[in-house]
Amino acid sequence: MDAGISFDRLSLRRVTHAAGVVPAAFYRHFASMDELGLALVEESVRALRSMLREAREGGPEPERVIHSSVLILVEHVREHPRHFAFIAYARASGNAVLRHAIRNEIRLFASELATDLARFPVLREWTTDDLQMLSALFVDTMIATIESMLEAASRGALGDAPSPEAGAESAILAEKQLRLIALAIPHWRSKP
Amino acid sequence: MDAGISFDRLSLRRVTHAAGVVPAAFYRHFASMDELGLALVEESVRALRSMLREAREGGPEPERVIHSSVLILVEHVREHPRHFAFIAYARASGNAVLRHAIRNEIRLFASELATDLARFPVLREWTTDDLQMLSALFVDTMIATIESMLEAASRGALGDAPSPEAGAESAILAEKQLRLIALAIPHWRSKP
DNA sequence: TGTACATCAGTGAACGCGCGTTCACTGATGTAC
DNA sequence: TGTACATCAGTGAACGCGCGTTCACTGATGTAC
Repeated sequence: MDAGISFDRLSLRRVTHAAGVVPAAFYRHFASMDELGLALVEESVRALRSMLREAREGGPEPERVIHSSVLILVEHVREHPRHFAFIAYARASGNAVLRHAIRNEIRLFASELATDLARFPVLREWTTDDLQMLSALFVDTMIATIESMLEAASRGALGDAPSPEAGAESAILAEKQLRLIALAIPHWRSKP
Repeated sequence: MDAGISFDRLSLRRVTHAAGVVPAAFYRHFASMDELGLALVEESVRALRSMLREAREGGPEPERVIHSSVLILVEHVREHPRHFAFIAYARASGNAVLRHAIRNEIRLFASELATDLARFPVLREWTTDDLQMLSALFVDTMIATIESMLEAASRGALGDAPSPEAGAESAILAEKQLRLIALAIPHWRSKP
C-alpha cells in the first residue's frame, strides 16, 4: 500500500504496464525516460511556479501573500501527489539530467521570488545577495513543506485518496514558518 | 567524473567491487543492504547530532551557537561527502526502511533542538508547538545547506578532492539564514 | 612442540528478476485520386 | 463510391545488463589438548 504513493522510481516498464501497453510502445510517445521525466517536471513545476507568481501580484500585504502562496502550494501538491513524489525522488536520484533540470527549475523560481521581493518597500535597501539569501530561505521552507506532505501521504497511504486533511498540518506549519521569517525582515541590517 | 561523488545508489555489487572482494563476501559483514545503509546512517548522523548538541552547550549567545553549529555541520559533511551523498539519496529513495530511519534521525534531532531552544530566555514563553515549528525551520535550513554542499561538490567533481572552499559559500549562506531567523524570535507572539 | 579441530573471511559459479532498448510485424485510421 | 497508399500506435519476442541472493567450497588463523 505504501509504494502506491510514496517516492517513486518510475521505470519504463512500470509506466507502460500502468498504461496497459507493451514496453516497446513507450517509444511512440517519448524518445527516452529522461524525456518523460522532463515533461513531468515541466508540467508540474512550471504550473506551480506561475500560480505562485500570480499570488504575489495580488497585493503588498505580506501576510496575505504568504497565506495564499501556502494555500496554492498545498493544493497543487495534493492534486498531483504522484508527480511531486516523482520529482522529490528525482531531485536526489542518480540521474544527472533530471536532477539538474529540477535544480534549475528551483533556482529559477528562487530568482523570480527575489525579483518580486525587491519590490516590497521594507526590502528596497537590501543587497542583491541578501535578497537571494532570503528567497532561498523561503524556497527551502516550501520544499520542506512539500516533502513533509508527501511523507504524510505515504504514511497514511489509503491508496491514492486525495485526503483533504493530509496537507492541513503541513500548511499551518509552513505558514507559521514563513510568517516568522517575514517578521525578521525589518530587523536585518544588510551589509554590503 | 560526476558519478564519483554525487547522490549515490550504493549497490551491493558496487560496494563489494570497491572493497576488492567478491559479491557474496558481503554477507560475511552485513545481513542485507538495509543493514549496511542503517549502519552508515547511524555512523554519520548520530556523530553529527552529538557534535551539534555539544555546540549548543557552549553558551547562551545565539550568534556564537549559530556560527559554531554551521562550522561543525560544514566540516562534518566535507569530511564524509560520500556518506551524506548516500543519505541524501536514501532520504528520498524507494527504500522504506532506510527512508524512515533517516526521517527518524532528523525528527529526533529536531526534538533535541527544540528542548535546547526552550532553555533560551527569549523562548521561555513559547508554546511547545511553536518551539517545534522553530526547530523544524532551523533543521530544514541545515538540510538544505547539506544538499547545496553536495550539489556544489558534484558539480566541481575533481574526483574525491575534499576541496576546502567547497562548503564556504554554503556556510556563509546558512549562517546568514539562521541569524535572520533568530532575529525574528523576539517579535513572534506565541498564541496558544 | 605437535596434532586435531573450529572459526570465519573470502571464492566462484549459478539462479531468477526487472530493467531499457531493438526489431520486424500488424492493423486500424485517414488521405489522394 | 471505390481503390491504393501513408501514417502511426501498439505488438511480441528477444537482447544484454546489473542487480541481490544461494551454495558448496577453500584456505588461513586461532585454540585445545
